[in-house]
Amino acid sequence: MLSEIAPPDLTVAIRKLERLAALTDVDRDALRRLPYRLEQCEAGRMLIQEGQTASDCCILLTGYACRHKVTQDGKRQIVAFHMQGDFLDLQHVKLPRADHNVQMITQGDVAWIRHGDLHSLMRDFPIIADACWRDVLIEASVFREWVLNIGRRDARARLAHLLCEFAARRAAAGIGPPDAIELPMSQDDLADATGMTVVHVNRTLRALSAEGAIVHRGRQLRVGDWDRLKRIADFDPAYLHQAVSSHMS
Amino acid sequence: MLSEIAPPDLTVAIRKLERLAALTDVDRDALRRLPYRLEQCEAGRMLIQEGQTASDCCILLTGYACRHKVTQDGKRQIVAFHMQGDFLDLQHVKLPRADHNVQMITQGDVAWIRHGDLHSLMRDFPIIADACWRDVLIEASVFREWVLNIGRRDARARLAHLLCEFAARRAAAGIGPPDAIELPMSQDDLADATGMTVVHVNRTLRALSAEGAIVHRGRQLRVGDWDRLKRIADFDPAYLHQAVSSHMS
DNA sequence: CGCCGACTTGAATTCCTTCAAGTACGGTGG
DNA sequence: CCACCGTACTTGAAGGAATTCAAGTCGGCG
Repeated sequence: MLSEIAPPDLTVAIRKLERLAALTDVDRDALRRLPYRLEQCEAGRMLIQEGQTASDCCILLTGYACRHKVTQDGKRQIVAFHMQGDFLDLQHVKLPRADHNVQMITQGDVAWIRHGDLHSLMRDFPIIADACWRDVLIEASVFREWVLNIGRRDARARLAHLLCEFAARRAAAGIGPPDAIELPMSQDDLADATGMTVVHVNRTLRALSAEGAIVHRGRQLRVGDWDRLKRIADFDPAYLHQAVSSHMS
Repeated sequence: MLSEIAPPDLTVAIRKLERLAALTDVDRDALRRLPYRLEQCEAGRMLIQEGQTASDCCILLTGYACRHKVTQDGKRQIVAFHMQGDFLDLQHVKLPRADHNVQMITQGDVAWIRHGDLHSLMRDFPIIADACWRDVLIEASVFREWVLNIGRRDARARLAHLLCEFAARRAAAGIGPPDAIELPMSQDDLADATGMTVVHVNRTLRALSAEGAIVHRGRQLRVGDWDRLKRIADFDPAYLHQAVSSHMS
C-alpha cells in the first residue's frame, strides 16, 4: 500500500477534527495548508517537559504517547494516553508553561506546529476553533472520569475501566476493531496510569483473564466478553462525548 | 456595609476574568451588560445533574459548590470545589450533555446566563474568549493534579495537598488570608474528594494537627506551619497557573 | 430538652504494597 | 548457532495502610 511508503501527514488529525465539528471544505483546505515540521520519534522520546515553555504544538500522527506528572519522591502518575490524530499539548497555546510531561511510549511520528499559526487558524476558522474547544473539554471530562476511577473503584474495576476506555477510543479513532488489541503500554505504564503497583496490575490482569473477561498473552489483548468487562469496569462511554460506536453500545 | 444589603452581581466573576486576561473597558462593559437570572440556593441544591442537557450556564457569586460523579454502586467522587467568581459549567456551552453533577455545598447565590448570550460574548470579545479558554485549561490542569494526588500520594499528603490548594485558590480569589480558613465542606466531602473514607479523613486530620501542621476545631482551620504543610503535601502551586501570591510563594 | 447530623474513636479485616525471587523473551555479540 | 544480557513479566510471602463495622461523643436547632 502507498501509505506505507508515503511520509505521514496531517490526515489523521483532520479526521479527528471532523469527528468534533462539521468542517467545511474551506476548513479542510486551511488545515491541509498548515505548515508543520515532521519528527520521527523513538519510544521514550520526551516531547515536552514540565516547567518548560513551548513555542510549538505537537500532534501525534502515528504511534502512542502519554502525559505524566511525578511527585517529589519520584512516583510517576500517567494522566492520559494518546493515539494517532490527538493534539498532545493544545493547552500550551494559551498556557505556555507546561505543568506535566509528554512522552512517546512507542516509536511514532509527530507534527510540530507553530503556536502563531494555530492562533491565526483558530481566529480565522471558527469551526476549527470550535473543534479545538470540544477537544479540550472532552479531555477535561476524561480527567474527571479518571479521578473517579482512581478514587472510587477497586483495582479490578479500575484496570477494566482503563482497558474499556482505551478500546473505545481506539475504535473511535478507526485504528482497529475494539476486541483484538495490541496494547502499546507496559504493565508498568498501566500501573502508573491506575495508581497501582506493577505487581498488582499483573495479578489483576490475570484475574480478569481467569474469569474470562479478557484473553491476553503479553501485550496481545482480546476482549473475551465485552458485556462482562464493561460490567466489571462500570464503564459508560458517555463521558467520552463521542458518537456511539456500534461495537461499544 | 452596603454589600451586605445590595443583591450580588457579576462583579466577582469579572474580577476572576481580570486575573485570567487583560480585559479592556469595552470587555468590562459587555460583561456588566450581560443579562442573567439570579438564584439564591440552599446548601445541597443540585444545580446540574449528570445526563441532563442545559441551556443556561451558571456562575457562582457567593458560597461554595462542588462537582461530583457517582459509580454504579453509589460511591461518590468529588472532582472539584468551587468558590465565588467561578464558572460552574462553562463546558456545557460546547458540550450540552452534562457528564457530572454540580451541587452547592453551602448556601449561596448563582447567576444563570443563557448559552446564546455567552456564545455571542465570546465571539464578539476575543479577550473574554481568551479568559474563558484559560479558565477551562487551568481547570484541566487541576484535574491532572488531582489524578496525581489521588493516584500517587498517601492519605496524609493527599489531604494536606487538598487543603493547600483550597487555601491558595481562596487567597487568589481574595476571599481572605490563607492561614485562617473556615472550611465550607464536611469531612464526608473531604473524603469523597480525596478518595478516602470519612473515618480515615478524620484520623488523618488529627494526625496533621498532632504534628502541628494545622490547628483545627470543627471546620475552623488554621495553618499552623505553612512550610511544613506544603512539604507534607508536596505542594507546588505552579499547576494553578495563577500569579504567585505573596503568602504562598 | 431531646434529637439529628457531623464528628470521633477502637478493633478487626482486607486489599494492596513491599520485598525478594524467580521465568520468558528478544536482541547482541562472540 | 548459542551464550549472554537486559527488560518485561510472573509468582510467593510478609507487612502495612486504609477500610469496615460498631459504638460512641459533641454541638446546634426545633
